[in-house]
Amino acid sequence: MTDATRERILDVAEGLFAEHGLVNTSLRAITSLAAVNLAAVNYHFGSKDGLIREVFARRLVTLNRERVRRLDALADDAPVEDVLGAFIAPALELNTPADLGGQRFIRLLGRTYFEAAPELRAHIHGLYAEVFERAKVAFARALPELPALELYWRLHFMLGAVSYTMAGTDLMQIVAACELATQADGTQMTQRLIPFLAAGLRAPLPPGLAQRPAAA
Amino acid sequence: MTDATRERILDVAEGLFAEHGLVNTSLRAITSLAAVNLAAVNYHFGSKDGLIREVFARRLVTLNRERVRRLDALADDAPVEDVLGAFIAPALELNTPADLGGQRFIRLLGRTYFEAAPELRAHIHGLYAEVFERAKVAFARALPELPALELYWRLHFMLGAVSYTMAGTDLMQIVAACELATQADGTQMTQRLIPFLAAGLRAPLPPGLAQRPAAA
DNA sequence: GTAGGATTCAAACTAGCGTTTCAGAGCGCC
DNA sequence: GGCGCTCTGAAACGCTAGTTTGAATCCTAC
Repeated sequence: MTDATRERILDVAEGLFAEHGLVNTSLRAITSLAAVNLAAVNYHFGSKDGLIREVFARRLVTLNRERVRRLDALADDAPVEDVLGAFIAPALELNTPADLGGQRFIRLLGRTYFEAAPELRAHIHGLYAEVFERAKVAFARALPELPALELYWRLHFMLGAVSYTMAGTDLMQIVAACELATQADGTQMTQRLIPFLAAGLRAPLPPGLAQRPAAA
Repeated sequence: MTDATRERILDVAEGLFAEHGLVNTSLRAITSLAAVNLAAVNYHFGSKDGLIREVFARRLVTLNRERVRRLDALADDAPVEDVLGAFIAPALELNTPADLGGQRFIRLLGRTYFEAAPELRAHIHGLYAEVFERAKVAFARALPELPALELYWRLHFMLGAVSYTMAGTDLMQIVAACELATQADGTQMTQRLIPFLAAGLRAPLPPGLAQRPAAA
């Protein structure tokens, strides 16, 4: 048997973490909602940090494996749109009404980019290292005319837009008088993000800055 | 006398909040670093929440007044770049080596977009309402061909990129093998952000989505 | 059927948090 | 000088957090 208690704790924790944040979610809230004993967390995961790491690892490993697969499948002359798709789509497509768990996890992932404790950050970084390495190469190949420094910053901006979208933090609700925010699902979001980001990545170089030439 | 204790608490709190987040910063850490008594916070600000609100209000009021000023000064046919400049520059330009306080505040501001407790969120929203109202109008005027729904999402993406940049969360440090991240100052950041975001906002419409026509 | 490891349980422990209390120090003013 | 007010100080309160404990229970293997 696959230890129902473990799974129930992970599911509930994922949801509460996504909704209230990591530090604002107590083990007592998790265990009482999961209808398990308080001590079960420390028994199965060692500590709260252990639980958090497991919540991330459980989904992130398969998610990033899929990203690497799609990045590796790209043609040598793939346009930026395709590189963006390989990087973004696997994450956002978890956000479907069908998969409530995946939906919550995406929110959690977006939030954690920012909330992040120093050591948890390191753990997640480890899970991301391979994906980023491949993505960096793919973007550089798709944007050969862009100086390295400029590429660095533009990928930075891209990550911001993606993370923010995943976090679902609707600061925008003030802006939108109407109720436009019908929480579009992941594939719609991807279809909107890619043209926006591709255009940004391909934008003309900023005029004012002295461009350091790419390493000879 | 301008109450040195109050100011010292605000300065130290701003720095610690920016570095460790709101919930992970205790009043004891603040007061001991500021070399004031623990009770001083509750005396001067009523509560920790009161302190947090004051930390934000102190800088945000003047910052957003400046944004409104610049937005109002725009010509009717101002290009997106200028609208972006009016919205982004006042914030990022606080991030100069000269003003350490402003620099920390910008990081704090970026983080808080995400960390945000429900009620604090409301307070900050209140401080932002006017700026967003003006910005929304200005962007709509600069991008007349964009459907309302599409504009909504693109402004959402824009906010993500800006917030992430302000937060200084360098998930990217994995990507950049070299030490490119020489923490460019605010004006450089603005010069890089504007071409990227302007191109994104002006991007062709996503093909797959059935565009809801703008309200007749 | 029973021994023994794996799991659950209620309860307590320690630590840190925000907050409160109340005594007293500093100081201007009639 | 003494009243009144603002502010500071040390200590404690109540609460919640993560963690630990040791007995009770379940379940499998012989």
